[in-house]
Amino acid sequence: MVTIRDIAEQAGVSVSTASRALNDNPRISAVTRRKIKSLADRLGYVPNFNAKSLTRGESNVVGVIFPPEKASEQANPFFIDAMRGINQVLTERKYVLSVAIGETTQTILDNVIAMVDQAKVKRFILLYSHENDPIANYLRTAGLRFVVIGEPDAQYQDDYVNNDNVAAGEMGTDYLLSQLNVKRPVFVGSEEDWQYERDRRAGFGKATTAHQVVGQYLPIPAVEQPTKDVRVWIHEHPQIDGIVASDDLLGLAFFQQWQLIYPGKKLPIVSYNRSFKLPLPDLQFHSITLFPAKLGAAATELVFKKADENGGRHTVVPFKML
Amino acid sequence: MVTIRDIAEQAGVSVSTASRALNDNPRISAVTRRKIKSLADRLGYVPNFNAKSLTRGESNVVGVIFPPEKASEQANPFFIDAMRGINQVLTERKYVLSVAIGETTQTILDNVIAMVDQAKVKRFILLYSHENDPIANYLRTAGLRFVVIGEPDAQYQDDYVNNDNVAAGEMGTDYLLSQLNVKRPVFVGSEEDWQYERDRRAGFGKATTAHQVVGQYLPIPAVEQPTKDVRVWIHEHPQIDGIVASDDLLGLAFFQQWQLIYPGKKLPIVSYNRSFKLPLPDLQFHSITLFPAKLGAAATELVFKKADENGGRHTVVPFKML
DNA sequence: CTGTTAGCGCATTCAC
DNA sequence: GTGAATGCGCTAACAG
Repeated sequence: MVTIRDIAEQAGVSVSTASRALNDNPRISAVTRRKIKSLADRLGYVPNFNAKSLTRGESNVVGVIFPPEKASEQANPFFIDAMRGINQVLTERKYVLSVAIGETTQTILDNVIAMVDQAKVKRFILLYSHENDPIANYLRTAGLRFVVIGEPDAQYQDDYVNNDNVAAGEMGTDYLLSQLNVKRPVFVGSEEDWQYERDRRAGFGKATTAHQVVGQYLPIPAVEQPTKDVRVWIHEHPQIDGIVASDDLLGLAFFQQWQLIYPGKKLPIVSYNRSFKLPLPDLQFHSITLFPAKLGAAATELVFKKADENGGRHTVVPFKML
Repeated sequence: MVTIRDIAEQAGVSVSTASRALNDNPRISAVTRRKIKSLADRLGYVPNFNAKSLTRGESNVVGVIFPPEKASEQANPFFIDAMRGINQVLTERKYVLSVAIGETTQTILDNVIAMVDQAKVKRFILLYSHENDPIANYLRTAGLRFVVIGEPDAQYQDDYVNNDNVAAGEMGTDYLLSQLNVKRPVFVGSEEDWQYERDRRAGFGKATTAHQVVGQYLPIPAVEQPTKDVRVWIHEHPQIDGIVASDDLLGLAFFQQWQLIYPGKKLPIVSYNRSFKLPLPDLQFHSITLFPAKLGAAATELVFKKADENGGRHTVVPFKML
């Protein structure tokens, strides 16, 4: 293994000079810097992260925090794609991605604390946000740098990245109304009514108003086992001729029920996927992708920016109809 | 921050004694060990991983390697659940989970090499296996400890964990035939024909033979856009009265097509999910879970066992019909 | 069973 | 602009 010492000797300079040169310290002349750097990669030098972290008191690691869950509730590749985007940026910066994941908030919190105390991790990306989340609270009070992906807790000024979900809702609905000639749309959401759903629904409202049509709203209780209520609702609303679903799975769940009641009837659907492929019936589905990988990449860029006095910095990632 | 030095001083012993006691070195008397340990956590001592890794030449990290993919092709929470299982074991052992993920094999390989060279990671879990995978090759030749989740490359003796897919295939099929009174089953697989699919299909074959019924086999090209072929096949096989699908998504894809051709007709389905929930129509779906979290946990246990001379050690994780 | 000593590889004071 | 010296926190010879 070639150390900084080796390259110092071969270059005929001291270790400290080598160190400075490799770290782009301005006190080193451009000439020697170049010389040392080229020598370094000629020798195949790679810095030892552990030594570096030990002296710097901070490791080359960004912690990625998953939401607490016993098992995956949804078939949701959002996180994987986000990790891909995150890691792409991290690799450029010679950083490594570590994850904190577990069944309960407490488990994850312990995990995060271990990263901070033992591994000296100072930067985190939160893949979710809950109101009054103990983990976010910990990060805040510990003065650690972190970025939220999604809608952040409104009572704090955390940095975050997300999509403009109002615009996405409006755009999808508009497509349905103006291109697919829908007159009686329904917005299908989950019963959780997450912030992003509310936003998309707000966009839905704007579009329906603009087109002067009446929009319905239906929250679906459990995706995997829609209740009778949904069927009753469908029976009572035979005039529905298009769906905007806050999520692909919800759209599919609704459509399954609809199909049973009105077999063969067409029903165009716009939904917001998190970029995955499902075996969807024919071409009735129109998905809007929110580019999870881009969200991840943007969050990572942001987490490397120094914390701002005011906080609450925000990157908006575009969406696109597929 | 309290260091090992602090606890050594307060305990009135040398630093090395403290270090040994904390690391359960047998050369330390039980008395002083206990004394030092209790003092340590009374003072809230946490070891500095970076210092530890620097001296040991190995870091407290297990690298988890994802398959190369541009974007998630499937709505597959398998990986997330596996990570949960992995991290649970890692946390107990005071280890941290780092991931290597990217679009191409080369990117990921670079990622892995960086982990090895810069961060001194020595243990890995491969979340997939391809024949002649450059990453597995690298790990092998570099003499690193790794465990494969799934069916390993047959030409090597790598350690691995997986399910008994033949038994799972047989059990699911048997359920269909004996409990649901199916007489003309079809096995639906992907066109890739992965090893785990072949195994489940072999189990399907065993069960159909045992029940003296004729089993069909249909590979489906692309889940998200089944071709005409599938419809033609369905038209030509009206007698089919039950499905075993190698995967939930495939089952759903087939069923969507079937439904269009024979609306209202019942068609019981047994499929192997990787434990996620989809909006499935009614109760016709019978899922067999393969416990991805258990696979992850078992792989992690195995990766901490010293490499065996012969290699090829193997943990079998049970499955269960939900 | 325990203490002394010497690094691990690197960054960073402080000198020059 | 560069070098010498010191130490980050911990483990591991080598002694006793």
